[in-house]
Amino acid sequence: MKERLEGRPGRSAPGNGTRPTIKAVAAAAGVSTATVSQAVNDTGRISEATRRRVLAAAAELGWSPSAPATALRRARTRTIALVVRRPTDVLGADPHFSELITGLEGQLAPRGYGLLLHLVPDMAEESALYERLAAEGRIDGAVLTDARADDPRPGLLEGLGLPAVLLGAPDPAAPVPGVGLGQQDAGVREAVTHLLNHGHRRIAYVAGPADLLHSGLRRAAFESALAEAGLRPLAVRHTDFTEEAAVTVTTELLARPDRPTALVFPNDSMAVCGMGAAQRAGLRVPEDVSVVGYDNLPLGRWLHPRLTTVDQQVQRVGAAAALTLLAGCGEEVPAPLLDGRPRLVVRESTGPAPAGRP
Amino acid sequence: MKERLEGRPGRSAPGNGTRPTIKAVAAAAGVSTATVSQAVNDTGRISEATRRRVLAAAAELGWSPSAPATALRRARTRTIALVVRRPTDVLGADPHFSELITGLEGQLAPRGYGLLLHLVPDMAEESALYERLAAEGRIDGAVLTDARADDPRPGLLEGLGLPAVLLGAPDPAAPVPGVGLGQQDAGVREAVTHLLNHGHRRIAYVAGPADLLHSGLRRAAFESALAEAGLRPLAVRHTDFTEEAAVTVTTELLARPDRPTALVFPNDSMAVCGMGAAQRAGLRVPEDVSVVGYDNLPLGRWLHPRLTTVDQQVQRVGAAAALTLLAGCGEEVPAPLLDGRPRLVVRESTGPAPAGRP
DNA sequence: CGACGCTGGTTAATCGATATACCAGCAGGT
DNA sequence: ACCTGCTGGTATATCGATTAACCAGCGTCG
Repeated sequence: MKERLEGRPGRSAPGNGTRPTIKAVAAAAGVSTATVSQAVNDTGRISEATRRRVLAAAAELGWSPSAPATALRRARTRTIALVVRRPTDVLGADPHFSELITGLEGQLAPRGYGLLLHLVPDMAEESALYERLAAEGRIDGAVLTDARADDPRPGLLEGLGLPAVLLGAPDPAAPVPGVGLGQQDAGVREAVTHLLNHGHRRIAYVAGPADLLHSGLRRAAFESALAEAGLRPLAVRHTDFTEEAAVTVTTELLARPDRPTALVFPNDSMAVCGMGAAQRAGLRVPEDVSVVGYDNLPLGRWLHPRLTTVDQQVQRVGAAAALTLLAGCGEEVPAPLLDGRPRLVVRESTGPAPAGRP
Repeated sequence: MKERLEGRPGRSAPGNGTRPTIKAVAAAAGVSTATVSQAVNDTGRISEATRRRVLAAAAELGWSPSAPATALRRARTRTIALVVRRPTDVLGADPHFSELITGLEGQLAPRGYGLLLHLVPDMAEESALYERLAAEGRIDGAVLTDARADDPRPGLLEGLGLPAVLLGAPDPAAPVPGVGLGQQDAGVREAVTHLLNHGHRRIAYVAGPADLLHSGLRRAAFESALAEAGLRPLAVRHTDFTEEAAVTVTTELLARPDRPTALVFPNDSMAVCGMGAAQRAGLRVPEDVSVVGYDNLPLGRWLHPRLTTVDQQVQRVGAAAALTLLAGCGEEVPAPLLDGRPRLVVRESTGPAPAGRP
């Protein structure tokens, strides 16, 4: 391939493969490397004129400080880990995480932080991964998702000296701060109230895995909301979050003699599949059975019938988590204000309870 | 908080905040740091006994080579970028990516590579991001998704000296290798054949954004498959991939006097919403109109009716992309064998064309 | 017996940026 | 004239690992 002259000779020299270093910038600006460093970091004592000259030279050469070199010297990588734990690799499609990542990125990217993503099959692997990432000095902190009842990660991360946030932790105190709950139950309570107001009395709850903290919290909220009305759940079924489980459980519940008039699901995918199972069993939604989801997927707005669901604003939770974590990394950030609590979005999949045995 | 003794004194010293370095390992094993390096990298000349002694010492101290230091010295970060381009931040829930990431991770993680994830609003930002990541030496390569008709990224990445793979590129040649297509049209062709065999003659195609390469490819496949049967599409509508657009377009198409008997969508979310729109218009699926999706989301299996869709095996594409990229980074990897082409999964949302005007 | 070559290491330079300690001017005070 | 203090920089050690160059010891062969 023939060598071709570049239009702008000095500028970022595309294609030569050799990136400029701080030395090149120092030479171009006629100063020492120390001065360049001070100019870009806005530290030390240096005249405004020199600073501008250095920055101009850096821009001209298309130079940015080498992340590995900076990380080595500063012991800071500007990288945050997000580890997603999924039991099987067949199940890879949780829209929840896309939203979370969006929220995280919105805060991380403008501050020069990157998000290192990993998938692991189970908690043991996840713990091992944090140990490795910490030992290799690859990350400055971690976002912990899917808080478990007795979660080993906060202790582990603290031991490793890494800041972390635990999503869905009820306790904003030690060892690592939590984000996003405390009011987590608000959405479920609202859903129950909504159903009660529509005359539902036989309400069943399809829950997530029992060892997930938010499963327990939401279940408790569900039961206590019912209890306040002097009722008890018709049934509570823990599942593994798969669509298949949703169908199995729904089919079973709807076949009972004391068939529930309303079903509450732990996410929208399962709710949609639950609706499918109900229709397949010859029941109409919401005339024969009401269905409530959780997550507020875009899809739910357009189904037939449109899905009533709880919008838990994962994106905001992600943003708050990022800010908390950045603060833990020593960054100057505004306090993570988590205003919106989960709230019910009423659409068409819920309606008056069918007339029948009281 | 009271200091508590750790059970195993030497092991990985949790909580002291200071990670061991290669020096500590060298001292513990009674050798020089050079020897430690050679032991863990399996390079240089060193006796088997010493190697084992060093590895034992490393394990004892819980030491792994510092990633930043290694990256600085080797000019290799063992990090791959995956940049997701989404027009708005409201839209963050594409299950497609979860699958892709699963496929990538399956190959990257075992080789010590990490996946650096970023979200950007548009192509300009995406390009700028690659330039920054390259300038900072943060990544070894990149996975380029959503290939566009005239895609600036392959040229850019080549200019930056970074290996890359372009997903959904028809041309496995320069400047960067592509993965996952060439047979991309197979799924759509199969879908069309399936519909033709069921007597459908008025088939409409809902496509993705026109500037996305795979939109064009699939559209071409759709049209050519019809042409081979002496037919022309009833309509082709490009959309922005949102659920809302699916509903709008579907509603419009079904209101036509020459109403289509079958609709083909570019992903499952849109297909599901399309079904919703059809039902809302008083039509039955598949009796009045057949619907075909694309992606094979788990959800589609359990809907009512179950969704006929194209399984494009994103996960395998991801694995192949990872292998291609790793090879470009100089890793020893098996050749990326991409056996499975997209294939149609026939379920309940498609059926015989309704009797009517021929 | 001495040069040779092999084995199994070690020494020291290096990657790119940062931070501490230091220094050259120069103005001002006495 | 001389010391002081300040401004605006520079020289250099350092972060932790890799690697080229080098070397000690030892068996071997001419």
